[in-house]
Amino acid sequence: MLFEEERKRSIVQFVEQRTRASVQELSLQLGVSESTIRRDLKELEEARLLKRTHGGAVSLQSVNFEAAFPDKADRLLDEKQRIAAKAVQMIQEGDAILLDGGTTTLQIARALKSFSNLKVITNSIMALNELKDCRNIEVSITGGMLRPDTMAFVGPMTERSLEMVRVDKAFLGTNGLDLQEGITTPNMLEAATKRKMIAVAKQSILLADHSKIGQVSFCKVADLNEIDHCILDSAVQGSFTRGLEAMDVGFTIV
Amino acid sequence: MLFEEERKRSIVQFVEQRTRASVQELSLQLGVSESTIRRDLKELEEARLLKRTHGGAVSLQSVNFEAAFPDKADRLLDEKQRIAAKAVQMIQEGDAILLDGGTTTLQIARALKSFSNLKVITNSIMALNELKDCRNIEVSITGGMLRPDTMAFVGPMTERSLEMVRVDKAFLGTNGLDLQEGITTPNMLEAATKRKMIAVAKQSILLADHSKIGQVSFCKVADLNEIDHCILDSAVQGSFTRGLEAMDVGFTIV
DNA sequence: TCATTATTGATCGTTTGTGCTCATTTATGA
DNA sequence: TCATAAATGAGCACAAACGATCAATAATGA
Repeated sequence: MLFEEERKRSIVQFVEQRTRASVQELSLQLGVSESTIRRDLKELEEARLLKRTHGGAVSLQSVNFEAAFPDKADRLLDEKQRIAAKAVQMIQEGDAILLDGGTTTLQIARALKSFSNLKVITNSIMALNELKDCRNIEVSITGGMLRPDTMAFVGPMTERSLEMVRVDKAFLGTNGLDLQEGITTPNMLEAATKRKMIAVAKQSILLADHSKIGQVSFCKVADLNEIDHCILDSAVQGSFTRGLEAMDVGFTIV
Repeated sequence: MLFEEERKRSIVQFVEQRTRASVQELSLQLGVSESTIRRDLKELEEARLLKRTHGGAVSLQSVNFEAAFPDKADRLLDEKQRIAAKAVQMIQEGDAILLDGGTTTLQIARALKSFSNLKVITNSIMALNELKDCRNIEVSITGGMLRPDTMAFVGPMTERSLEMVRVDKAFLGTNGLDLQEGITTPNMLEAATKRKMIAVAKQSILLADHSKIGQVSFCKVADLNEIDHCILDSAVQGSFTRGLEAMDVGFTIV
């Protein structure tokens, strides 16, 4: 008969090895009752050594690759949705708006379907995908070269497309946001595209969760005072908001 | 029998791999009822791991614009593939080519992957979808408004994008092809886009299966003599080819 | 030895997952 | 446009799995 600790270790080993195990299997294998196995599994799950399922358990390793998938793995999804919700409040019926690529702006696209009269221009193929079935929203997309990681179009053709339009509001995402260095992104073409977006919008609204603040990326898009409004989540530092106030940049915290 | 977790992961994997899956397929593959698959799909959609459709699900990892109708439904697929194969023969390494929307030009995109140095510009999101993973092909897309039935971009923004480029060869599809009326399509914006394509290409190549010949649609794109070459299938009438000869338009029958 | 505590196994009411049916909705083709 | 077929979702029933509880057993210390 094994001691409790030994048994638990065996369970983890068994699950790791076969990536999965049922309660029955384990009960039989280790010569203890199913109740005991369930108790063990419960504790092992709390100790994050495996993941329980109905009927047994699976190894964490197999679960982890789920993190490779978009959105669900996005720990800041909740913040992004709140930011997007606030952004949507700023939109009025009849507006022409510009949606940048990125996951935060994608949340805006998702929330846009209830409008009945809207023109949307975007360089994000994900946003297009969300909106293409909406009869009451006129969706245009900029051309350009596809950046596979962001699923957004960038480059000279994108800028040329943007030159054709004037919009009421542009909603921009970013990688870095810093009081001194302003708005930065890792890609040169992307930076140029964002710059052009700011240029063709009457009002530029920057969306950023707290993970972006203080970050500085390779390419500068613009200084913070070129932006009309920022929407930030509540985890932002007071020093940053004071800086924004000093620069006279409007902001909303959600 | 798989646990619920494992099954869901399998579904996501399956959908990711094949970009789409039907409820039936999944039910059969995983050995559970269609009800269960539907329940799973519902939850997976809520978790944003895939997108449900009527009859199944599609991956949202990438650009998943489903074809207006599947290949199988295309009764002239064989002709179109032969026409596309001939078109590909006309392309040389290093060329910059322009691909129009439509199912025939889509077949060209599929056959293009073997080239190692090519620039492709297209207004077809289906073509983009085909080519986006090819490292050795630089793909750009024109902007514009999406026409849902052809999954191609049209409109002023498309034309503006096209103005930026000069290509060696443009491959155009059409709805109607007539000796007197020339090339015609049912949509005004589409016609304008095609005209612009002809304008920016050194050489314009028209692709048409025999079902298009003699058809006259609402909007004129161009006269036949503005085209440099036609690729037709073997079911074309002799009277038509004699007409082409008389107009001094080159053509190939496949 | 006895009392105490921890661990285990058995019981049982509850929850969960699954498949089936059927009315409703949705696509598709005439 | 309407008719038809397919797909869907809600509801129900059944079985498996679960968790709470309690009794039995084993380990521990006085």
